Amino acid sequence: MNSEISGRAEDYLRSIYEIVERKGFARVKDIARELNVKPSSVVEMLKKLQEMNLVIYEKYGGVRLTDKGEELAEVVKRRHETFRKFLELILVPKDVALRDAHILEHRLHPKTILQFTRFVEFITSYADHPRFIRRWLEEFKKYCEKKEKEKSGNFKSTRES
Amino acid sequence: MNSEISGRAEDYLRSIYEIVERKGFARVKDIARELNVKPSSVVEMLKKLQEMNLVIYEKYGGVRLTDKGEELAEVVKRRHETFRKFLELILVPKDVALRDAHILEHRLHPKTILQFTRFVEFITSYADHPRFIRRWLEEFKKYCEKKEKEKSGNFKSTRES
DNA sequence: AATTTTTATTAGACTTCTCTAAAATTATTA
DNA sequence: TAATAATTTTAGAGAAGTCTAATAAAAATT
Repeated sequence: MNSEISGRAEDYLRSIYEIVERKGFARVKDIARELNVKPSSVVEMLKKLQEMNLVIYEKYGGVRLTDKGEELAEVVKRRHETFRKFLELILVPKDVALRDAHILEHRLHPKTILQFTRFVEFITSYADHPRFIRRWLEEFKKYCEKKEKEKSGNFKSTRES
Repeated sequence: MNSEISGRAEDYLRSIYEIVERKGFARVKDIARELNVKPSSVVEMLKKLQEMNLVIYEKYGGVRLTDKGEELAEVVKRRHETFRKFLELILVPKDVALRDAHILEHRLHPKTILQFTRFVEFITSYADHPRFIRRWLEEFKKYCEKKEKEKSGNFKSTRES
């Protein structure tokens, strides 16, 4: 009845999708490690995902995504990539970007996601061509470097609000 | 012992801060309306916030922020503003931007928040000056308009992944 | 094949935030 | 001021996700 999927459930879906993608099948253990939870929590969630017809799994057996589950996982993954790329574009360090993309990817309005997507598209597709985008990116980088310097040379300032 | 504050608690803090700011004092009812929860939920949270020394409140009386609470609320509010501005910059409609800024503002790494902040600073402080930033914003706007047209003229396409 | 190790599952508890319904308090107004 | 209305509080329960500890099943090793 309730076709709402929780942010957490999306994490599980994406995780399963990615594990399957790179090693052919997903085990409870893998998912647990990837999401930093205990195996028992994974089993709980798998039951729920099965309820929702997003995965098929049998006790002690492997986990597969249904077509519906795979579709959804792909959407989630694309979203994730968008946010990861975006964060790297605004010069968030790679490891942090990866982590925080997970946080950004849930619960935003489709309009918002669309605009993030376009922004990233716009920048990346134009980045090697017109000078003004490249120049802009360089300018921003310089701006950040300047701020970094200010930070380290300056004791009494600049809380990271 | 645990000085971690939950995202939800931050919502309550910001809400109280803003209500006090515009009408001098906050009542349970106001907070409930602003956050779309029942008054009983507000009372629950107020108890927790008091535990953490972030608010002072007496039964059936008003709510005030402590110095610590106010400080934190201001940080949260600044963060919120940053995200709201950012979303409007990438042309998310105002109402959606307001809503989604709430979602963005929690749990991101300080580095990420810092970069968002700088990005917004960079764009807004340069926006009236150098041509290339203005040109860039205009270019992005055009890009979005083109995409909008494609969307409406096109039946079988462009799911909003 | 029997034993040990690894992995998966269940049961039950806990946390955080929420709700409803009923009771208590404060405010309004007749 | 007495009655009514609005607001706040409590008590108890529920949803979502997590955990630990015990148990079950599968896989690996001897």
